[in-house]
Amino acid sequence: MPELPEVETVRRILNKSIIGKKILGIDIRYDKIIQNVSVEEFKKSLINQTFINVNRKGKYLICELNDYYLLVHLRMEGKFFLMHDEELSKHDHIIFKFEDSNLRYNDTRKFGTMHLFKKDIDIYNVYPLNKVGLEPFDEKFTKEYLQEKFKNNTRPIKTALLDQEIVAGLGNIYVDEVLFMSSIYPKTRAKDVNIEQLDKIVESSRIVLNKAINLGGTTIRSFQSSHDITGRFQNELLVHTKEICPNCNSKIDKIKVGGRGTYYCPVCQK
DNA sequence: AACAGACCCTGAGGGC
DNA sequence: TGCCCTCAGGGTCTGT
Repeated sequence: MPELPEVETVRRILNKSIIGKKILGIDIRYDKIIQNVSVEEFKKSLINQTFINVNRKGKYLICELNDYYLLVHLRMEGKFFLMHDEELSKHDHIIFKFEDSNLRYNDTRKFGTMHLFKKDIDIYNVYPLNKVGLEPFDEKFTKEYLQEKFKNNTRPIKTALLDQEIVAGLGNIYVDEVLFMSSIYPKTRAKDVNIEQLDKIVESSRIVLNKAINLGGTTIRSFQSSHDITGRFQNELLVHTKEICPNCNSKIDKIKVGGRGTYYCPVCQK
């Protein structure tokens, strides 16, 4: 499940492998991935466009081409593979054909999305990127920022931290890790989290995400001409999917918060 | 306005 | 062996 570190890993790999490649043809085998334009317009626009750069905001990949931006959200299981003549998988939904290879968007659960925009608009000011809040690495992401956002927020802190309009890039796994490192009970109302704890959230978010990026994400099969890249961060998880607390050896509890499976230590996280 | 729940979709895993 | 059921999950949409 791609979160910010996984998306960043995919971004870096894409930047090494598809820059300068020109799209000569596109096959679309599942239409619903394409969001804001018709399938015909999507194809017509992107043919003969060359990939110039791949950027990222939160969990969105921003592919820059000559005249367009292509936004990709991988959601749960979206992946890219750079391939040659290999047989297509039933989960390859969109194929960008280059002269000597092809880039396949593969997505088992079909939750991923693509948006296409002409370059003459400010994509950061239109949907969906205008709904993406600060990343934990942003210098404006501070305890004061969270205090302002949470002051009237009665939702559980876990749910509030998963809100991409407030914090961009944290998903279910990393929020559990952040709350564990900050010693905060996931169901605490966001407005009741004190300023010292908010400071810990800011600090922990940066530590967890940086570490995960450096290890190539959690477990992502994403890329590179049929080779899988397996992130190593899953070996570093402290609480998510764990049974015993690494701090106090208590049994880790699994509960539901806002409909999401949530792991926490009932002794360390009050 | 703010929040809860349904929904999208498939494969994995449990029960029988 | 195989069928049926339930569940997971990010983000959006709908309903309260």
